[in-house]
Amino acid sequence: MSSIHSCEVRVCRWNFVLEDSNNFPRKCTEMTTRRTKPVDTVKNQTPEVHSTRSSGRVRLAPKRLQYSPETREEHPRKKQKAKSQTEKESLTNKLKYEEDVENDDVEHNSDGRGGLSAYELERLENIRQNKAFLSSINLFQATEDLKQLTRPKPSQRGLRPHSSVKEVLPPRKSLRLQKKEAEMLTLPPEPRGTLVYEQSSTIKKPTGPLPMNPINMEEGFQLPAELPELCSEDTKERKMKLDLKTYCSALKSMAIADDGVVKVVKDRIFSAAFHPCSSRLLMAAGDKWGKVGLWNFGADWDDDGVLLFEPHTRPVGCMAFSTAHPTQLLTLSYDGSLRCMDVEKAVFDDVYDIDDDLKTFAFMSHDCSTLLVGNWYGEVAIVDRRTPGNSHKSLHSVDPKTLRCVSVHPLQMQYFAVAESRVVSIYDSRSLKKTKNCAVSQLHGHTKSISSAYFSPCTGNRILTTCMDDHIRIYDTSSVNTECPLLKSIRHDMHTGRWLSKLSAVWDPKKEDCFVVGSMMRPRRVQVFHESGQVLHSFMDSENLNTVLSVTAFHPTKNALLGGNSSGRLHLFSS
DNA sequence: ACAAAATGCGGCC
DNA sequence: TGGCCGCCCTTTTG
Repeated sequence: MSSIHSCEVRVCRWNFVLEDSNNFPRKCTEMTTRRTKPVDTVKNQTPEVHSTRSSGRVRLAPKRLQYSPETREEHPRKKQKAKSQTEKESLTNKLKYEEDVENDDVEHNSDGRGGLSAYELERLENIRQNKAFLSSINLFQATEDLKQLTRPKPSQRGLRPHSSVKEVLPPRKSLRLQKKEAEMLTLPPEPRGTLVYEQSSTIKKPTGPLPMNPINMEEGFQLPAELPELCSEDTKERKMKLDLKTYCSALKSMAIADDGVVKVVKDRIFSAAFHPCSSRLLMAAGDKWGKVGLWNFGADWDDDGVLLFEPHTRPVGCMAFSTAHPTQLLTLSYDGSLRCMDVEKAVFDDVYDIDDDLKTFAFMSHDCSTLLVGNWYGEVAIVDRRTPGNSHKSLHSVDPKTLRCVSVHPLQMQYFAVAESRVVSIYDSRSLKKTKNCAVSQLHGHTKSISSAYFSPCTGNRILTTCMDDHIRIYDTSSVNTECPLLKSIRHDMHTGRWLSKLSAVWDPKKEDCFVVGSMMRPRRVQVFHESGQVLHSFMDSENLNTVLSVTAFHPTKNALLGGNSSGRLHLFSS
């Protein structure tokens, strides 16, 4: 019994907060996870132990704690439910009465008033008025519309939801049946600070090339021959000068195809990219658990053309196909590794590996051999992939605080922009020191942290930023090393909350002055803006687009757009 | 059908 | 600067 007793003691040190400052009941997720300082009022209660898990954590029946019969207080949500229930009932009754009135289905008496008292007549009059009111506000239409709003089932294409094999456990026999004495069990110590998770899931993959074995296919699966062929296709960039009108009509011609929503990775998408080839649409996406999915739209291999790999163990924060060697996809992960998938060699090669959390990277030369890699703490490394070994790492402390994004000037590649907490700084890589670097220019005006900052794709004359202060900004960087004035500031809701990736506005590589960004607006949509702030197009689709697409990217040459959501599904818009 | 859980993170004090 | 607060978004699981 002593172990149970210790359970109670431990449990009583937690105080479950059920209401927020607005007196709204908090979600139970928070109810069961939030712990605050000891509170005397709960100390002497004996909470009901609901269940214990293998982790040794104890779960309570929280409702009993706060809304016990003693307090005679109902759970607020229950109350609300009960209220709406009565509302519903009275409405149904009212409707029934109406029917009765309409059908003249009321008992009549001989006195000409149908034998009804003044009160009942008044009631019938009320019913008539209610009916007139209800039809005037189109209530019945509204209920129909509401029914329509219920979300359709997400696409079941791509990775199958239940592909994991259940572990077969040896048969168990209780100690009592074995006629043995009960063991004295002790609870593990309460975790301190952040929870400690199983090492195995957060440990990095071993260094050295990892073979490209798709984890969604049978063992010994050979990569489709189509893949290296596609990837080595000539992808010479065609810089088209599109006028705005043509561009807009191209946007309007794009839509999600019937089979254009596919589960490409298992978990929430952190990064995604289009392969530059034009004969097919080939996409890659990286998720929260280090998985990388390749999706060849319309391919006939299993899982609707999806191959799933596992080159990392933590979120794949950034990825890009090499424009110089399109058989290569570079993937960077928070686990501190940067790898290069090569479909010709069928491996994920090591590019950079460090005991820090990496955040982002960008190509720093046209041949894609030099990379600019940034970690979370404001340090950048210039990595030359042609130089083997560790000597090619050079860390420069740019800002000791935070780093969210790096972007290299497309023409003058010595200049790069770094989004550092509340300012974007532009540095010259030729004059970088170990510490305390001076920016050649800075972009001011952000009042909260900046999620991303990108040079415009063709000239580098603009920088597009996305900031947590709910604004997208465009700066004029045509003279990088002097002043860079703010051109436009566009309001955009960036409140994605806990379970979604952050939004980022990204340029269309085909169009110097247009960009795309996901949106929180309902119905769900993806918006394309002109740098003037004008919304050129909103992609909406009640059938196929019902979630927030946090990660978006345009195809470098074709009329195609991808959007990734938090369930690992890619959405393909094309014409 | 429904409820609860799910391996943050930026902002602010 | 450490730690608390509040997102209210989506999907999976039981």
